Amino acid sequence: MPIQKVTKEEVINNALLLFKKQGYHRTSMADLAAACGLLKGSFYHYFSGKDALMKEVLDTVHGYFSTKVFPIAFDESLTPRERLEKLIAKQIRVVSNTEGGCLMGNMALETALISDDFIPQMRIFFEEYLQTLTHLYAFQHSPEIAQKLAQQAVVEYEGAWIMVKLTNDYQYLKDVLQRALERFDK
Amino acid sequence: MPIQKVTKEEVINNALLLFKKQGYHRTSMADLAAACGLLKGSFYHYFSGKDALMKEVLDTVHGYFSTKVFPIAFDESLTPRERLEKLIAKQIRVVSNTEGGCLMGNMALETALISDDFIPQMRIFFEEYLQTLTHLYAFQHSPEIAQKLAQQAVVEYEGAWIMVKLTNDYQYLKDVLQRALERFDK
DNA sequence: GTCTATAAAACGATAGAC
DNA sequence: GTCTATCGTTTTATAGAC
Repeated sequence: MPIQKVTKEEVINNALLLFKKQGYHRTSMADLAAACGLLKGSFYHYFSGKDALMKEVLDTVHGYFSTKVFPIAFDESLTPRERLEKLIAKQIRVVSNTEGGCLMGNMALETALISDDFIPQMRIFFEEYLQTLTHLYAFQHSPEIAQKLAQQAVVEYEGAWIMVKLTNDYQYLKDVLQRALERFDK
Repeated sequence: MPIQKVTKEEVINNALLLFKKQGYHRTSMADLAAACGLLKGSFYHYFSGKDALMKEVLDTVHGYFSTKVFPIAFDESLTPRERLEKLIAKQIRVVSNTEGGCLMGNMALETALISDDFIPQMRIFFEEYLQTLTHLYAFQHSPEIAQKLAQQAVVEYEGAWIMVKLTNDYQYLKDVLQRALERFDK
């Protein structure tokens, strides 16, 4: 076996960083390959194309949230309110850890109207996210109100990233967390 | 004297539609020219380049809001609450009138981290927007609370567009308007 | 020799600019 | 329309591990 410079997981991780920061259309295969120390042609040993790579990146993000973030909502060692705080705080921390904000939101805004390729994955992600928050808010509110509060939290979170990107002021995200908690207690 | 087929204003308007729907990097000069019925080359008679065109588009959007939307907040024939409702409703109606949502938000998310070219214009737009909403909320709240409520309204509005693009469900925007009004009365 | 990760080169298409 | 550069992609070649 020849020497492997990067694993597929590393490629996906590097691609995630670039796609988050630069967006999908602005990021070239050469950019992605260079971030991995490869030439762009070599990239096609791992992926059939740019769109297939993005789909694997989206799957990776989804998988992380499904295993590391959303389950917080069902951790019975915590109160529902503690779970809500831990869940949103963790999401903000994880997503803030690298540049570019929320890949799912970025991609939705960049591609939803010009390509169907990524819509199913993005829709499923946000559906699960909304269901998770609705489950928590339902401890203190009716199902209908809980759903609206979940939608409000997601909408605020995604919008806050736009303002953070523009102003470099992370206070927008801190306020989102605080308000999401205040609305839990009503 | 050659016949001028399209005015500069028409070019800017057509570019606005395309940029809103397809984004900046995905929209080519050929796309823009075709939408105006021009040859690519003719485009550089109007604009020195793609970035200069976008700057004029952003100026046009800013100009529209400065003259047609933001002044609603200072219309003394209406109550402050009526102004708030009219302002947000008008913005939603105007922006929803064509595909693609809010150009300022789209551009902030797409370009803020990879180019300084458009940041000043976008920052000024959102600053004026926040000041306008703060002015209205200040009728019923302290200046500090009013500012936070304004930020919340903007963040919700921009985030709602992400969900609308993804789900085609405009209810997200209607809820933004309703909540912005509820928070006025506290 | 066989397999495979990478390099290298080149494809057609399209980008922005003139 | 024409330019040059670069896009995403494909193909061929090389090099090292079995």
